[in-house]
Amino acid sequence: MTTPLRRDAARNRELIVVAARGLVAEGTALQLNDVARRVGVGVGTVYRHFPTAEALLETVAAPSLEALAAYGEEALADTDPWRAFETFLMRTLETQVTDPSLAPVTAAASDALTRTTELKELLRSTGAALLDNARSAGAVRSDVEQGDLVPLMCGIAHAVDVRGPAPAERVDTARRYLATLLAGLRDRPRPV
Amino acid sequence: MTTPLRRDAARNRELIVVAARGLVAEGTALQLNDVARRVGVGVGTVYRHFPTAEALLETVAAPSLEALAAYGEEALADTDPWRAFETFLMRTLETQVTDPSLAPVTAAASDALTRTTELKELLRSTGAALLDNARSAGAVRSDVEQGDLVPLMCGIAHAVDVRGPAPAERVDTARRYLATLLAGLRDRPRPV
Amino acid sequence: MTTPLRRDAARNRELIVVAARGLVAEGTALQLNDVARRVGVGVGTVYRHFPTAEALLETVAAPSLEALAAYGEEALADTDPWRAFETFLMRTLETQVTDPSLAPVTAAASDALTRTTELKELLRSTGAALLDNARSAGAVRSDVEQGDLVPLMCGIAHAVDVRGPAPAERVDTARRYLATLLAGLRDRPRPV
Amino acid sequence: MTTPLRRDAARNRELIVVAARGLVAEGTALQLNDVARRVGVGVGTVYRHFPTAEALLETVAAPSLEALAAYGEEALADTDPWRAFETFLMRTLETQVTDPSLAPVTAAASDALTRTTELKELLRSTGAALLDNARSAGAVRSDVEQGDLVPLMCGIAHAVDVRGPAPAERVDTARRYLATLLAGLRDRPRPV
DNA sequence: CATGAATGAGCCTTCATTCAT
DNA sequence: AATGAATGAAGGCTCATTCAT
Repeated sequence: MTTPLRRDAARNRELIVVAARGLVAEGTALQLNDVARRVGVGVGTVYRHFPTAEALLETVAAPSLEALAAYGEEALADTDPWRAFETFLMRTLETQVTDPSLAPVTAAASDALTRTTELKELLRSTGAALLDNARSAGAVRSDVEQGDLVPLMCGIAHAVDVRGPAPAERVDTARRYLATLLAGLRDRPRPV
Repeated sequence: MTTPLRRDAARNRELIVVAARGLVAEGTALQLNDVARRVGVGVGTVYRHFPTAEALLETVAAPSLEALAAYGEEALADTDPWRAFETFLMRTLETQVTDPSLAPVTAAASDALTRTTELKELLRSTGAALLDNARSAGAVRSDVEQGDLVPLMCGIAHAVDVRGPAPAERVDTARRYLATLLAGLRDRPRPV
Repeated sequence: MTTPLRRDAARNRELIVVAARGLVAEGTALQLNDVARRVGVGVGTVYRHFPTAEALLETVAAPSLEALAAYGEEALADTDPWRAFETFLMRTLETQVTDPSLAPVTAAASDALTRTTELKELLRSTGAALLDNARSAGAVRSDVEQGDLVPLMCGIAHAVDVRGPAPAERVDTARRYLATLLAGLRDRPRPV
Repeated sequence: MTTPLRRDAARNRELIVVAARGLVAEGTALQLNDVARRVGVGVGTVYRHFPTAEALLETVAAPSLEALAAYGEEALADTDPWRAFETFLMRTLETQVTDPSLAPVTAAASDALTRTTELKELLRSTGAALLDNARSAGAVRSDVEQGDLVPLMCGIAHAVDVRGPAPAERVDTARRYLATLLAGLRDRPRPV
């Protein structure tokens, strides 16, 4: 389909992605000129590979998205619907809280790369299916819908960001928040 | 301490805040030049009243913060600790989801105005007290701490943003999300 | 209507126009950065006064257009319709061949300044009226229409450009070409 | 002299010229990268065949120039000097108004290809001869010189461009303009 | 011969902030 | 106090040309 890249071009491309990941990790907004300087290539080279900053960012985020999608497959095969649901969300959240390129890509309304759109849609529908399964098994409150999953995950990730630095505790914090939310999702008669 | 403003200066100040509120509502990042043009005054005037965009933004957000603080007082007087806690959070969230100036101010690590810092601290401690009361009354899971309240509220507000447009449903969505979280916060024996 | 400019601003504006005129005269395409450097002001200053290169170019061309418009009034008052027509075209052409900012502005399909549009329209209709008068007086071939006047003037000006450098002879050359064209416009029985 | 091209190279060359003609027809300024993409070859290939955009453009224009040159031979053989002159100019103009590669090549002061220079010179001298013949036959005003022919043709072509779109009418418009100019060129006593 | 990735100067434009008026 | 013109660094992007593969 696509012509395989020349060796050197492929190397540059990879260097660019790596540099971009570094910049994102530093909290810098992606600037193609920065990336170029960082890698030591001309701006044009960066633009050739990634026509926009969004395209680059999505490329940076891609591995995480792919990994989540793969994990989604596994989760769908799990025989315990609640556990499947729970661990999938947990995995999603851990990734989002760990890979800073994910949040903006997930929250974006439109995508630069079609693969991104595919993956986002895949994750959305996987989550939806897992939610449905859990619900059918009678374990989920009825007032959370499929469309709420992504927002809620983004919300928790954001809560972790607001909570403050301490990168070491980010995953723990995320787990606590998710645990609380999931406890709230479990369907039980409201105590009077 | 502060000399009272000349009548016209006071009026300008107020117009500036109003215009800023309008711009924030439109989703525009606050630009002091924009504000000036909108009001019909020179940029210099805006800078005189508000040395930075943050100062202006915090001024825009102030009424909401004050209102919440006032409500916090009431809540502390409530005899039902869980209800007090619940309604305080609900109020906070409704405000945050309704007044777009609030999110950035709340999430900011440092403030431009000392009054902002005071108010944020006040709200934080009010929340903390309400949480403690609810906990003492035996109604709250132990793994949520005082320092989690603000992040969680910001998180839910962000979830509502990600959820998408439809301004009309923002409050409803926020309520649903908070209800779920609160359900998870209530301390109950985990069903086996 | 428009607030009169501050003295220094007005001076800058004028300097900018002068520099632009110089650049146009040198055959350089107008670049706002160039202009700024030339004048010794920041780019922003140029952009403040002229949002686009077109706006600046039209401002450079304006005096010539205004002068032509004024001359058009005189021509309309002339009692000899053919002479009026002839001298108006001649004046137009002399200007166009002398002021290098004119050609691009005249040929442009759309304008940046409304004043430019007004002036162009004025000149067009003046030319049209003079043509009609000459025709009514029985002196003009019928196969040249109102809409042909501007193109023909641009055409002759371009012919002068193609003819080559020698700025000194530009007006003479233009006169010769126009004279020939006008000779062709005079209505006479075609010799068999 | 020149080694004949390898079959595939020759084919590439031809494809490049065709693509370039297409781009010129679309009004795009010739960009060698565009051409390459269009043809599906590397830029390097285009550069190998045509060191500059001018060289390519002149190659695109060549057939028209050759055709005009050929027609010039015919015209020189015509027994009616005025008709010869008239039809030659008409033919030139039709071509220029029809083939968009011609105008820039004709108007250029210097050429990239020696063949272009030869052809332009040939056309110039053919025109000059036809003008002289017509003049000798007593039919042409004295104030138009040999060196004016090319500029005037370019001028009329430009007038047609300024006149506006409507590709269908370009030739008609050009004919009208040339007819008027020629009428003016015919030598006759100026009516008093 | 062909390829097309890489280059990087250079143009465009915005905007936060200052300061002369 | 108010004004708003000026600043100019900074970022965005294009494109003609070269040269390693």
